Amino acid sequence: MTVWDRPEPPNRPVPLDRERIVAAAVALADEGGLEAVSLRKVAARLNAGPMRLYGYISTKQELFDLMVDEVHAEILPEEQPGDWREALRILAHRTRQAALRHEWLADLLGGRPTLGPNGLAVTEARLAALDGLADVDTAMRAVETVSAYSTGSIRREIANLRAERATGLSKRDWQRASGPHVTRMLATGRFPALAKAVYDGADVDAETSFATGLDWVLDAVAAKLARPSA
Amino acid sequence: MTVWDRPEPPNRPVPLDRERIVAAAVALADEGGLEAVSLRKVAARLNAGPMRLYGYISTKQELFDLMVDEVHAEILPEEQPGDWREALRILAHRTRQAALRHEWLADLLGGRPTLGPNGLAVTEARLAALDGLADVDTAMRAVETVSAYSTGSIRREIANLRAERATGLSKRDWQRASGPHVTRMLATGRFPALAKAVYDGADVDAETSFATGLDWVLDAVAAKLARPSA
DNA sequence: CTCATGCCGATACACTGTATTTCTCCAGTG
DNA sequence: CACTGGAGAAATACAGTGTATCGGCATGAG
Repeated sequence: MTVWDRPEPPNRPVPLDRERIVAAAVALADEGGLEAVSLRKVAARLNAGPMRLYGYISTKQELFDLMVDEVHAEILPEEQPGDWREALRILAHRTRQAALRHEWLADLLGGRPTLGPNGLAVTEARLAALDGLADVDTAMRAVETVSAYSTGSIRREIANLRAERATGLSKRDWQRASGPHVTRMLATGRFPALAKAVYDGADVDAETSFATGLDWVLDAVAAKLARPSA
Repeated sequence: MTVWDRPEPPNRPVPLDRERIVAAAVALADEGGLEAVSLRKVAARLNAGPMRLYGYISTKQELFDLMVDEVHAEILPEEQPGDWREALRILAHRTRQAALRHEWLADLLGGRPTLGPNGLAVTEARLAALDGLADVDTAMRAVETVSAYSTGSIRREIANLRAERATGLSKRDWQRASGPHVTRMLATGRFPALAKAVYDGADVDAETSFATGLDWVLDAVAAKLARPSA
């Protein structure tokens, strides 16, 4: 009996696990944004049928949750510096950098509570930075405030980045000359303060803008740490 | 020739405009969240075919943009108080209240630049509050920082609210006892600071949490206004 | 009255998330 | 070794999506 008489052995299904699934989804999102992530495409990338994924997740939202947690692993620094301020600053900047690597993160940031292991670890790191420097309530408020600023700022940065990319113009040029709508609106005179800001304001790059606002918020936290109950 | 011999006059198509379209979309979103908004359903609510909408918008994203701008009209207060701090505080709180009325706003906040007339008016109001109190760059930074905090904080609040609603539990109970996953994670001892915060922390209501963080950020702004270039 | 034009609705398409049904292979059992 | 459950993967199915295209009809101008 020759080889050709025998049928090929059946293709055993590719072994799967959440790690592989999430990696495929992240890759797709990195390439084409969140909307490029469909269960069919994720499965296809793994040589599996779409329905197989439902053994590992029970809804597409859960896949997104896993993706977010996966990226949070990149955010955690190897070691924490002793200085609370430096620790919080680094965590915020690493979050921003992660969002620049994975722009879709901006769409998900703050959208759901982050309860995955890595997400919890990041929260832990934030809280740990303030350990012993304030009562728990103050620490909680500080962490929430810094986090809120970070996600809000990152979302705006990515939103602007996409807008600029869509028009192919730099932020300044876009506002000043080529954004016909904005120009027309400013010309109405109904937005004097805004017009002044657009025309007279220096255009700072996004990173320093993020850093400056962050420093302000950290200043506020520092002030509260000095007087724990305020 | 009797009435019955004559056919009914053809139903003239319902007159449409963006206002009506946006109102229908907002109503749909208020009832069932953003995902309940489909062009077909919006059109159906207006007794029109889905394709009619493309005369007024050219993409679904644009409909979302219009919805966001519509809500920004609710955010603008009738009159601005003289105090810059009160003005910024009120704007932030009104944004939050709008998001509580229209929870879907949280999904959109910060997602795209707000270039509609009402969105620009809100930005104008924020900038105007600081007019004369700082150079344009400082004012810009201040407005951006406060806005970033607001959107980040609002998003988190709505996210938590939905999570609580999904489990039917209060935030405290959810974290403490019934969130088996969180409880188990905290029990591992890998998140000591977080565990302490969850177990020893007072649970403040969302509004005061928002207000407190906002005050901190405003404190930081106040400090920079004192010394314009810092 | 006729004709052209613009707009509206119907149809079509490619795709989505997910429920359900069908099939195929393997582990146990007699 | 033959057979039979049962598990788990695959195929199919369904209701819905955003949007491109097409066909016809009502209304304006001449």
